[in-house]
Amino acid sequence: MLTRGSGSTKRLGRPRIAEQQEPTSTRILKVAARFFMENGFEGVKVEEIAEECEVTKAVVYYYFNSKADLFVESMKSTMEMVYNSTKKILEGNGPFYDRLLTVAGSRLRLASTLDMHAIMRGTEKMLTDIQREEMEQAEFRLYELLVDAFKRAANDHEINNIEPEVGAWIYFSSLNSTYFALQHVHSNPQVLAKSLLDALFSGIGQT
Amino acid sequence: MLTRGSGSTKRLGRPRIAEQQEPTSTRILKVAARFFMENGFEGVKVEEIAEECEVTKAVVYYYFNSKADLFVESMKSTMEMVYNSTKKILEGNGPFYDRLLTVAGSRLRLASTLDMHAIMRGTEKMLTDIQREEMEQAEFRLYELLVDAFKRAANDHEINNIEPEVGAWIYFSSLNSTYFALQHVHSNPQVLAKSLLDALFSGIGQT
Amino acid sequence: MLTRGSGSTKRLGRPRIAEQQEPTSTRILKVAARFFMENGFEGVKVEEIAEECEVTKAVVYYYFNSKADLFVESMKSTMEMVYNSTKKILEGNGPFYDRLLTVAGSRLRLASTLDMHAIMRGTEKMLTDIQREEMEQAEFRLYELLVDAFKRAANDHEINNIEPEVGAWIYFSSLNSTYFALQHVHSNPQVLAKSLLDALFSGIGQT
Amino acid sequence: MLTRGSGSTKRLGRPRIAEQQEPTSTRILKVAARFFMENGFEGVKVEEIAEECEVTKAVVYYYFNSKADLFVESMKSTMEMVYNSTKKILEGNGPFYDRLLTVAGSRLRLASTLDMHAIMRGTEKMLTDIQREEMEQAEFRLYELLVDAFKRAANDHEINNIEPEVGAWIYFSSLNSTYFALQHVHSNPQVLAKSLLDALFSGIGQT
DNA sequence: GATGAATGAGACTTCATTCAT
DNA sequence: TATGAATGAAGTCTCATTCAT
Repeated sequence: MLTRGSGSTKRLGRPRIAEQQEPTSTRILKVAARFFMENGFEGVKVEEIAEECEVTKAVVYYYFNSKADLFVESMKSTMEMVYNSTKKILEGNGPFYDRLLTVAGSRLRLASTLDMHAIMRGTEKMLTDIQREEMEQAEFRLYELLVDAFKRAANDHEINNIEPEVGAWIYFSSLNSTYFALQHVHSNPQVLAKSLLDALFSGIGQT
Repeated sequence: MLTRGSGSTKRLGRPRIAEQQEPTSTRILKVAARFFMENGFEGVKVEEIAEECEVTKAVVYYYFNSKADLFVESMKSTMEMVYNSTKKILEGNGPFYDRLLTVAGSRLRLASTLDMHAIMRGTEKMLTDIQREEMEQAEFRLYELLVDAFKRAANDHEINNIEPEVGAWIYFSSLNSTYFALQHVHSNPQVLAKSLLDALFSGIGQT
Repeated sequence: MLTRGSGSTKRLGRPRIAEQQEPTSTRILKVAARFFMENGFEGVKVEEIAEECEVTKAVVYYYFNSKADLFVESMKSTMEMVYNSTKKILEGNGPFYDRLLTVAGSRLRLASTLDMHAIMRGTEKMLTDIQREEMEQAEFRLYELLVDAFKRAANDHEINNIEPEVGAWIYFSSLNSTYFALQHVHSNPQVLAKSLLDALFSGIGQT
Repeated sequence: MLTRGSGSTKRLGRPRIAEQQEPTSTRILKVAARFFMENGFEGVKVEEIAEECEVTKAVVYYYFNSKADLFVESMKSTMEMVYNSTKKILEGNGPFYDRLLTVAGSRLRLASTLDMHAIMRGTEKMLTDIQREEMEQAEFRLYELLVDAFKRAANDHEINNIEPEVGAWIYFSSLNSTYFALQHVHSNPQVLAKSLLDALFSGIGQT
């Protein structure tokens, strides 16, 4: 086996092929998340995931008990990542407007929805109640993060005293229709994010 | 109540007409639309649709060439209906706010998404390019209706000069996440619709 | 109803539409025979036959009890016709060569096989033993007609004393591969028939 | 004897290898060819082939994309084999008569037709144009082999100067009506083959 | 005579899942 | 770890057949 340098110190620059390979299970998880977000649970075949990872189906089952498991794990870990990065941004400094803009920008770059209800279409019979609950919970936590941020912003008089749940919902659902907006509103994510924020902040009513 | 097959000896052929009011094909179309909107293409079995219509699978195929066809037809006719009713409301008199409120109210009462991109998840291989195009077109026409309404409202100084495409998008996508909002924001459609409109008109920014 | 001239005397020239229509059952029989000969039992749908006759499937079942019945009837009547016309020709005067040539010419113009074994492929479970027997019998009678003619010709010293069964078989099977021969040997039926007869009579061996 | 599932608890997955000699895919190919030649495309169910191979339907689809594919593959490989063995015999030494006799003998022992046009009855809608073309081509190549042999034999003065295409056709079509001839002419393949050759060489005409 | 609407059995095909190696 | 070969359940679709009108 080709090991060079036995320590944990990573070389700078592009890693060699051997080193850059993440563990198979991680690769599967990432590919699965991407596929599931794009095509929903029923729209993805285990074989497709395996192929994209350049392994066989059986390998997927070596690491995950079932397609449902893989689905739940992959979506949970994705939501976790998004949750963490969103949280970090929202807790940062700077005007609320800017922070929402940053969040929007990074979400729009994903170019695939995180709408759990859409992703989970048709999983009623495949997932246990607990699994479904967990996934909806993951989505809800993300939403709550926004609600909290809106509340704090209102407290700090950064935004007016609109219902924070409603503000968060509108913002949240807009970010979930990324695909449509990039196609029909503005194809540039940055421009789109800015337009969204401006409209959201100024409102559409005559003053 | 209409119970079928009281024994195991169901005769073939056309049953006595009974009190059937609606043509079977219409019934199938409606049931299919409801199911597809709730569970997506892959999440619905033809047999389920047939069962709900109290006919056999073969009847569905008597009226529609394939599941894909039924899918397209049912969604197109649903979009058509929504389009017409939305158009009627938007072209009515009264303040723009009120008209948007009415549209929102009726859409929220549907309690299922019209988000084509979400509904069509995983249909890439089942639908022809033309079919996909048609369905996306149907969604786009609905969106354009809103954009036009926003433009006219701006012309009439009913709303400020925000980008109409952006305003329509935000409004549009909020209406498509009905399910989430009714569960987590306000369970009453009327209240929810009003909250949405208020937030949209006043904006969240400090004035 | 449009009846003109009540007797049975038929007018000369092209009959009027109404008059020229043969009874529906006859039309069905003819179309069925043509389709079955071209595509075999399983390769033909009752619906196709009905369509070609410009009636509905149910009409076919009004006249015939089942697809198998229609198959048997149509093939039997076709074989009957071919049998009769072949018999007439073979019993005529003139040299044996000429009579075989005439038979060959008329068969080649059919441009579809009468090979019962081929046509009946896959009917084991659909036809009763009696039905199958009848059909094979029909083919065999046609073959016997040839054998008899060969025997008589040998008696009359019109042909040499080859085994008549073998001569009939070769002639018979050549006529059944019409399709192939017209495509690859000679596209003109008359020429093809003559070539066949010449080869058959002279033989290929050096004398 | 290899009995499967002694109870109702058949385990999933790959069974212990046992004494399987031939690869499963080869076995399927052979069985399929036999069945298709005997019953035509529509007359054979995938399940039957699987059963005869003592595997499940799914295994057949593991090796072949569709029934049509299996059909084409199996027939092509059969034609290939027949082509090769025929070619070998025809290119051998000895009198032309003897070589044709050997070919006839081996073909008659197959006891099932190779008449592509007959086998392909009713496959118009199931096969692509290319697939149909390939199969007809396979038949044509076999025919050409005969034509060439007839031509060479004529050159070598082994046969008279009859049209080689016609001679090949007659010989070819006789070999394709094996089933009929064994039943009605001579039940012994060797005898039948000899009769065919004799009639073919001497011709039926008076000299 | 003729038809439209319906049925049921069965065919083809897909796919998650398993297991010997 | 990894895989190729296999399974069974289920889903889509077809088609001969029936029957009230």
